Amino acid sequence: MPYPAKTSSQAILETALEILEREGEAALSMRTLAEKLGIKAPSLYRHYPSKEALEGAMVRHGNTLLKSWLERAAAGKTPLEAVRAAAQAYLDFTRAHPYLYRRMIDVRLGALAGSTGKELWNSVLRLVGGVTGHPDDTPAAVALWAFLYGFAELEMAGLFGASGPQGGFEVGLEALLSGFLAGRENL
Amino acid sequence: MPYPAKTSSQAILETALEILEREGEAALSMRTLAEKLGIKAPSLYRHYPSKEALEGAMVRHGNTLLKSWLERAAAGKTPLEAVRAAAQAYLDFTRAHPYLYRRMIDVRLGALAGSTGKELWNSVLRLVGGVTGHPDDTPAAVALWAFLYGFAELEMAGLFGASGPQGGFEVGLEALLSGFLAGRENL
DNA sequence: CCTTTATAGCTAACACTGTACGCCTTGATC
DNA sequence: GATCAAGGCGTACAGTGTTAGCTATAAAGG
Repeated sequence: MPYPAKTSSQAILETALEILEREGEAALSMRTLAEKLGIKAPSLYRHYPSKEALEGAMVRHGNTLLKSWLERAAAGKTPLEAVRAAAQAYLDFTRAHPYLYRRMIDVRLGALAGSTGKELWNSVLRLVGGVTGHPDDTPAAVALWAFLYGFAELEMAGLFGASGPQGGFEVGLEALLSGFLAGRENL
Repeated sequence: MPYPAKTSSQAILETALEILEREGEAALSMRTLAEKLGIKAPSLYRHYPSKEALEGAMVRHGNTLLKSWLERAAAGKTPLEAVRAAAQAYLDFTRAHPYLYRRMIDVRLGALAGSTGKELWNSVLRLVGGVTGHPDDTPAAVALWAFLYGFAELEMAGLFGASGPQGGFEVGLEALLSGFLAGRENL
């Protein structure tokens, strides 16, 4: 490792995340990022082959972070309560990290998420499976995931306005959960 | 109206929609758009004050189009069947116009949608209200809308992969609908 | 100890982007 | 026929991601 390296892939990633979360996606350019690191923009390309690759790393970071939020929220609870807590944690995450979250769900970057996306998905599958009975209940997990995903985005888009969602989150979540339990008897 | 106008706001909007739907959002630049119209880029600013304003017009067009899809699908059906049909129409719309749809749900452009967004929302409120009984059942409409929204985006993001959603759409939709009907007796 | 080599910085530049300014041509209006 | 405004135009600016080629340095090899 020659030349006194002023930065590293890790430091670049952290600084990029910081800019994104604090000033939004429009503020994250290769030049401003480099400046904050004390280097020039082209030097970034020694660490990431493209801006898209860097964004991929940010998405991977976000995925593992969200997964940890979900699992921490669900830990030590009954299956049903675990899903409720994880759903709330999901929403909390989107509120705490709106810009990062928006990057995470960017269609363009989905392919760059690698295994972290699958791991996040497996977390959801496990949580939902605990409620429905089968461990790989894809349809139920898809339904819950879609609802959370959509609700978060509607909220961020400001669709609810000043009056708020008016309990739409609870209504939808409970409807889905009771649908998952229909026919089976868990608690 | 002086000078033989080579184009119009309407023609610009239509051409922009055409480029967007056929070549994606990356291909829609002011210069390529102008070229396709036989004019130069700065001339576009005689008709729209900014690219964002043009995108706003595209979103408004998309909103009214989607609204018409939903209402056409629901026409002449029982309330419950109307919601099912509209939900399917929503999904069909996102598949038929993926790039336009993505622009429509862009957080940044929500404020530019004007009344068309509200009208679309009122359509959904009416449809859902027909099932739940109260005409302004915001929580129920929020829940359904969130689910549709999220499902469409997950599908576009390719999350389901080759195996597809495996019935997640039907599972979620029916769970929500029976949740809406819980306590009330309609059909 | 000296030479080689790979790394991580640099400058300069390219091809884009959206957009602002000022000019000019033209058709309609008084 | 003079006036006026609309809708073109060329030029230019600041910004973007990115590439090519150069250079300084620290580590590795003989």
